[in-house]
Amino acid sequence: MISIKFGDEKLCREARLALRDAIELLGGKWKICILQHLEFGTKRFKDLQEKVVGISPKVLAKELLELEQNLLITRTVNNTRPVTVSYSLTPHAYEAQAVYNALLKFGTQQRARVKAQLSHKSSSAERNV
Amino acid sequence: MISIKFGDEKLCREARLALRDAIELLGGKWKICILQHLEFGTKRFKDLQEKVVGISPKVLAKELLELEQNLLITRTVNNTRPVTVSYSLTPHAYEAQAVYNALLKFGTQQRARVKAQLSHKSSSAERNV
DNA sequence: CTTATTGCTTACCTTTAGGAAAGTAACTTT
DNA sequence: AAAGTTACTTTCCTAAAGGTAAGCAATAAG
Repeated sequence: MISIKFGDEKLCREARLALRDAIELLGGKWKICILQHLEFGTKRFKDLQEKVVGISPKVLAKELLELEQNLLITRTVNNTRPVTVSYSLTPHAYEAQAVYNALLKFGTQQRARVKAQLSHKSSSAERNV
Repeated sequence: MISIKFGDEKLCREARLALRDAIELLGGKWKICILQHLEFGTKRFKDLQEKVVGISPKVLAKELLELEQNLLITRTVNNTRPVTVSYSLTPHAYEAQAVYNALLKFGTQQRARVKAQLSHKSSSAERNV
């Protein structure tokens, strides 16, 4: 088990701040999802609105702005008949890839576990009828 | 760059659900922080309240309950004069370790980047005076 | 002139997260 | 009997996240 040590049980200040920053930036319902979709290549606003199922234009615009301000994506206005805007990942965004992978792995294990627990519970509930 | 493939740009349903579950369970202001503190060993409610700076007993109780229900921690009532309650990680919790590490790494890089950007901006702002 | 498309913005509202402060239950110490 | 400790719970409140619906600007096609 590899574990990062911070002296005597004390998370140093920088580490705590870094952790909070990361959670704030990538947390919430949509961020990781948006980044993941952009990983397949540049996407227009409309594309994202369709791919990221359930997101509203308002929220999408907000999330994209935050990601742009944090240098994870680039916004480009294209010279097309109805204006289109493209969003693509910056190299920095690929650093978030590890977070995505870890979350996906953890989430998958977690789902399997909870599913197993539920089926166990329902079978013991049957016995209680 | 290792990237998990989901066929033709389509996140399969299970993967999307797993991702959401993980974000819901580990997201928010306190969860990762609490797990990290428990990694140094069993802690009582009071200990956690002191170590996790700024958390209120109400929120701590809520977070601990959620973690327990998701099988990441164990709650034990001790036979002490004023009752004490111990919380410790289950083996499953160690699977969240990778998420923590990835977040910490990402957050650290992110902070460095944003810091650099700010100092650049302020120097160009000086030129605009 | 009307309608469509793209990329938003605005206004309004509901839900959720989380903070502050006080209280409670069980037990011990003084 | 009063006060302290631990582990909460309860109530009240605010701020932020997020949803719904509509509107708007620019342009083009019918």
